[in-house]
Amino acid sequence: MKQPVLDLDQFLPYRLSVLSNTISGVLADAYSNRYGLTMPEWRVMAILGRFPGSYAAEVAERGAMDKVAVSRAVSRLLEAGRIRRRFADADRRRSILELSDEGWDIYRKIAPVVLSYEAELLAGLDPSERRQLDRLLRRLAVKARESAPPEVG
Amino acid sequence: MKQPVLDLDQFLPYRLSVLSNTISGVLADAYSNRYGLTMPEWRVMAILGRFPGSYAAEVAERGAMDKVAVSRAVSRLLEAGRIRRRFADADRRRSILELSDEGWDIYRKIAPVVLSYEAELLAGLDPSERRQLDRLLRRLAVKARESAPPEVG
DNA sequence: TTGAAATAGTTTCAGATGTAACTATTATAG
DNA sequence: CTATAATAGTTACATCTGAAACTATTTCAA
Repeated sequence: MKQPVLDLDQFLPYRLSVLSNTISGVLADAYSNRYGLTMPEWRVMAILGRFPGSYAAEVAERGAMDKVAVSRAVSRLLEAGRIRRRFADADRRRSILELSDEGWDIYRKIAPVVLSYEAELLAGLDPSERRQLDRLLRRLAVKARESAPPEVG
Repeated sequence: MKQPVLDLDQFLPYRLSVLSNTISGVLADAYSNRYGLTMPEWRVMAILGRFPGSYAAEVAERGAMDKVAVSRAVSRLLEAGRIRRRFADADRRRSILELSDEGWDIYRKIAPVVLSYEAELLAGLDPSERRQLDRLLRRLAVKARESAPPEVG
């Protein structure tokens, strides 16, 4: 049995990991330096900017975060006065979340910056390449979700 | 000034992050359940499997890891007897690293598994799509590296 | 030479993170 | 009804991680 070669530079999971870390690091600088936001905190804000009034479990779902991360991010955002919380009348366990005025100010500052960084990343790609990228990432995401964890002998 | 819409589901950095985390999670199961390896440890092993005799700084460079992560991974791998270390004659600060026999055994078990998982991810793509994916990721990686951190007002 | 600067790697400390246990509230089976 | 299970969110604990300080060694400039 010939051993197949594992070359990290060519290995898709590694390449995606490095690429994603690079991009996330650049973005994290943008919101952490200026506002002291962690990535989960900014992610919660981004979701509430798009879907105001979500409750915590929805935020977790939409942001692919686990509920503990959401809970911690929410605590800090509340302390900092960047979001507001009220409890649902119908179910007092659920907390309905929304950006405060100050939260909206920050959101409106950061959102265009991260979008323009994304635009810069995509600047070299023409429309058909962008569609192709979108399609490929979508297909990989489906595969990744449905693939069973490999078994090691 | 109309606010552009930030929709996480469509936002490239977010999509890459979720995809990469999903894939890394699946792979981490493979080597952590069976061998108690963390991702940095496995990454060090993967690099030493490909480039035996690398020293720590080279491992960090090739694996896009920082030197602290490499140092810690190396300590644990040494304790577990999975790698060997000797110090370079020419420069006694440098540690030359290589897999031990036991390390090689583990490497030869895990490498085919992660490669077959990668193959599964790519299974739906024909050769031209794979080339396109490769090309797009490469271009994004270049852009990501050279893009200055965005400034937030 | 020899002292300052650079380099390789380690340690420390403080903050981040995931898992599991926990509290409070609501839904449901009998 | 009421006891049990399920659900929303929080807390505790142990581990992980990154930045900065530190040690040891080597390089370089005077």
